[in-house]
Amino acid sequence: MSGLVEEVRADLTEALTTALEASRQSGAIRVEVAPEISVEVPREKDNGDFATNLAMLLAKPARIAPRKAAEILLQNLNLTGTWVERVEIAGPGFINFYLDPAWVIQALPRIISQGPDYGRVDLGKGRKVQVEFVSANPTGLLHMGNARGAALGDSIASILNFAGYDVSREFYVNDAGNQIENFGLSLEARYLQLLGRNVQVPEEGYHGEDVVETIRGFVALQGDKYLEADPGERRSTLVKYALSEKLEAIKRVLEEFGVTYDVWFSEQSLYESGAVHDTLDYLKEQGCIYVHEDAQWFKATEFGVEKDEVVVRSNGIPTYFASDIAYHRNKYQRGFEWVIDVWGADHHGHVPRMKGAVAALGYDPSTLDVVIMQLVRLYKGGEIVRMSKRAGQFVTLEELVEEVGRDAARYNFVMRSPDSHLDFDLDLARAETNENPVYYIQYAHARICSILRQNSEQGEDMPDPTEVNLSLLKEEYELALARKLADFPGEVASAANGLAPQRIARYLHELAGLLHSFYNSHRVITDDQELSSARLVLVNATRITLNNALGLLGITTPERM
RNA sequence: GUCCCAGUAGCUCAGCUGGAUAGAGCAACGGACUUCUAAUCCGUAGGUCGGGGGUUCGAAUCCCUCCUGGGACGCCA
Repeated sequence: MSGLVEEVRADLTEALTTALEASRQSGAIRVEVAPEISVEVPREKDNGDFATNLAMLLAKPARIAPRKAAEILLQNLNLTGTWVERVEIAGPGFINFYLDPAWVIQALPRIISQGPDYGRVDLGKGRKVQVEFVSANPTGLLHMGNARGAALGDSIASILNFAGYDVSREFYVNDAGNQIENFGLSLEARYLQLLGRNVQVPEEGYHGEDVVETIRGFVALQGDKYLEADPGERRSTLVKYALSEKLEAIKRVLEEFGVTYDVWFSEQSLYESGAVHDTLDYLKEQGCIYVHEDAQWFKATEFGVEKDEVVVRSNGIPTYFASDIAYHRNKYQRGFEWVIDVWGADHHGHVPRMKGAVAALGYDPSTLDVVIMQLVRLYKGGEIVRMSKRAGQFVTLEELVEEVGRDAARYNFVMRSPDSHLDFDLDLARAETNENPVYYIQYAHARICSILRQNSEQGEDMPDPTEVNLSLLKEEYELALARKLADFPGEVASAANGLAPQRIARYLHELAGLLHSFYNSHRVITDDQELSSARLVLVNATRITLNNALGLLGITTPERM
């Protein structure tokens, strides 16, 4: 499946290829190798609907002036059967193609017939991709950074799915290691406190109020049963209880945020299955591990990384890196051809060594993509809200959804490139005003629904696009809107290639803008039956496209506002 | 000190992997509701793309260098 724009591009590329071939045959253009032909959409409408820089690329190797090369190409260019009305040589040597304005109208019947599938492209060809995101410690609540990761990861996964990949969403549960030990000590302290003992939560422990809540729940169930128990057993019981409770809470909140996972993968299971051990053995066999000061080190420097990294501490306990290597090995063993991790900027130092480890395991490190998102700065009342996990003082994802709503929150996270340091203004996100772009987009959808409602209330059916005279759509706004609709499949492809959901957000904003402009200058339902039918097809195609694009970002499409 | 990210309109940011005259939104100013939703539209104004070099037909985009802000540099995760 591909879009109208891509088809025209392909037709023009083919015609240019033939023309270049003919020009070389006749000796008018002498080049060793034909340059790659690219047909672009010019930014300025005055420069045509499509354009190519081919003549400029030929100029140097063929030793002729670019405009001369363009002339020769044009003499050999056969454009019969295309929508091209005229061709011009412009500027330093661009060849500009001007199409019959009606060409974009062809997109409309396709959109209506493809419906929820409009915009799908087959970039992925069914290849298996895994997107791992959020993967927060299951020891607490989700915060703003996790929220950004959730919105980003989920949208990337949806976009890749729409682009023809077989996508799996995964949450890596860090239920092993140091922080779990630490968590156990904090839980134990709170447990004992609640039962009247005078103990302190460790300095480096978890001081959040949510931990106290968890223990209250535990005490309600188990009472003082573990007061005199063996501390080791007591902690492991508390940890087990708390982890499952926390994990359920995380699951629930993410679902409210519109995010569901295919797989919840336990770090602990990598230890239990022996995968960590096996992976370290494998790396030893490959000669990638050495011992230094009683610790085992991974030779990351052999893979172009600045320094080596400890995988097993001198006390014999593997590091997080060790289980992470085992985890990534497991991903590849499960048959994923492309592995995508969404991490916070505080983990970016981990990227090169993880790629090094993937290479050491015998996989191509370029099949691992790590999307690094910069941290979120939260504003409220014009001031920065300092978030401190230790003190248990931060805005949770749950509060965010409650306060600003899922749609506004998700849009705000996804409208910016992951690279940008995001300033999240709580008041702005919550504001139901024109300062908030989500509503601008949703409003476009609601407006169309209102028109369609009106139409059916008048007892009229939705016109069949194949029986409507779409050539009545001649107004500038009508054609601009249809042109934008035709762009959608290409936008999906770009967003997928660049792992860039912000492209979809931007596209939506532009599309909504064109709908609003059209709406304000033309009526859809008029006395002119034929024209009304054509415009109904246009707005219905817009509704479908808005719906599909918003779906990729996990944003709802209200029919009334 | 080393590495990563950012620096574009008053503010928040796009800029499709090198294209033609650098774009949106907000804020400012001036207009448009007896008509399918004014959460909207139309118009005006706003720029040495952080500075300086380089690469070429052509640079906001690629390279070098400097400046500013954020982050990472642990036998933490």
